[in-house]
Amino acid sequence: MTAVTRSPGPTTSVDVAEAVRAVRASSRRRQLLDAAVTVMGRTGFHQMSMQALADEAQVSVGLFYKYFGSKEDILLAAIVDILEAFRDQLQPAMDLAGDDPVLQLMAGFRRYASIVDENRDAVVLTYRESRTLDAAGRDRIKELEVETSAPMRSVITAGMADGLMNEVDADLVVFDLMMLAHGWALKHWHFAPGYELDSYVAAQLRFALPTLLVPDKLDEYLTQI
Amino acid sequence: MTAVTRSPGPTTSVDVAEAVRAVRASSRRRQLLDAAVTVMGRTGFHQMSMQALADEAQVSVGLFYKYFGSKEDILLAAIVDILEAFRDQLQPAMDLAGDDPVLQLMAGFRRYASIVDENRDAVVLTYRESRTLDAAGRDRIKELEVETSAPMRSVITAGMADGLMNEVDADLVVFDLMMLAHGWALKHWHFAPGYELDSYVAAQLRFALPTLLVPDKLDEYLTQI
DNA sequence: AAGGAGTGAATGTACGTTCACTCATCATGA
DNA sequence: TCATGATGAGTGAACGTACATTCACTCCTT
Repeated sequence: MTAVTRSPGPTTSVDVAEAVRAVRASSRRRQLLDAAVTVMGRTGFHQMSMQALADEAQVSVGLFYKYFGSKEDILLAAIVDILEAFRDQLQPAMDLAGDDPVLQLMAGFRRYASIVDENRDAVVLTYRESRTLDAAGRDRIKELEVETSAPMRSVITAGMADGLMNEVDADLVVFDLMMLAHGWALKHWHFAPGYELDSYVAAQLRFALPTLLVPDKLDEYLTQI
Repeated sequence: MTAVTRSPGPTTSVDVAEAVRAVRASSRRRQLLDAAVTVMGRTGFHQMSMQALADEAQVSVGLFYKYFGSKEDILLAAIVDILEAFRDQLQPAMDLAGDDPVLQLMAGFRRYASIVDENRDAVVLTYRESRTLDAAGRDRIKELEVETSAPMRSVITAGMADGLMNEVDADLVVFDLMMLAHGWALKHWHFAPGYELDSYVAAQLRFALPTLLVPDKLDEYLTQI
């Protein structure tokens, strides 16, 4: 803001102090959330006592209540946090892939899967604990999931318009792709021995692309996986 | 057993009484399990109090402890129950489809999805509450899931050997198919407005088959969906 | 010395589990 | 045919515990 200058007046120094406080607060919040995701990944939301949570974060129980209204608030925040990561990181990653809808879709799926990989506990959490939330929280989650699906859906629509892709149900395909990416977290116990993230992504792309691409374009893209 | 005759001796009548008791017990057990799945579908395992469970089943709290060792036992029983349904019903349904591996696979997927449909609450339960169980329970579940996947995997292997299907990673494809079927329960809030079970199954088969089938056989089977 | 970050023992409550009890059923002997 | 006693299914109030939440307090930082 222009109010921040080299010779701080009284108003400005209040702003700065407040900004510093806000930064500190939000990094604390992040720390507490990370601890929560870790413990919930280990034991589940209901099994997690506030004491265990405090121990993991190396703070006191009471501090959590300065940052979150209740235990359930922590859960909602953790879930919303991961879903916002999907929503916010997908479009940029796809933009980097250029103009080709197929390459954009591949980049989107790859990025989506790598976010899953980096947040396996949190992804599993969204499946495990959604129903624990109240109706408002659940609606929030559904809304975020639909928002997240938008970039991939529109790129499929574009691909069909360009004659690169077959006529498919774009909405179904996108949700399928998201579920297959979630599978990396949900069925990690099954896939992890045989796959790395990269090879999992490649295998799923080889699974999904033949349906999507018109026959004479297929090989061209399959070789790029 | 040959001991059961028209002129019941003492031993026989004991057997009969015991058999009657066993039948009654197992139907009670089923009733209690059904009530449990209903309540857990509504509120989740942890939110479900034993009192709420007893109310739903219209019995007393104490009775549950005659049939299950603990609350967690009920959860395990409910999950194992649905997974055994998958395991036991899949192969017979596929056998009915004749010798063609592709038709067998289609029949298997269709049956799998319809079991999902009939047990949506229970399927969601397997995702939500698996981690609630102890290690032994979780291992039991993983084992059942792998067993369930066997018939579809072997039919894909057969299809590849017959030259009907492309060379694919059979294990990955089967788990994908199972996840997509689970999607009918997990993402029912999203799909139910636009799909019936039948159209969902048809759409997913149209999604999966192009990858699986060799090009010159594809149309032949797609028209049969 | 003021303000806010951080603490953790105390509180109230919700709930899983138990167990002493009731009641229905039914084989047996009179 | 009827009384009798044994068996075990079914009950639900009472118990103990675990744990989310609070709040009066301390201790830095500026």
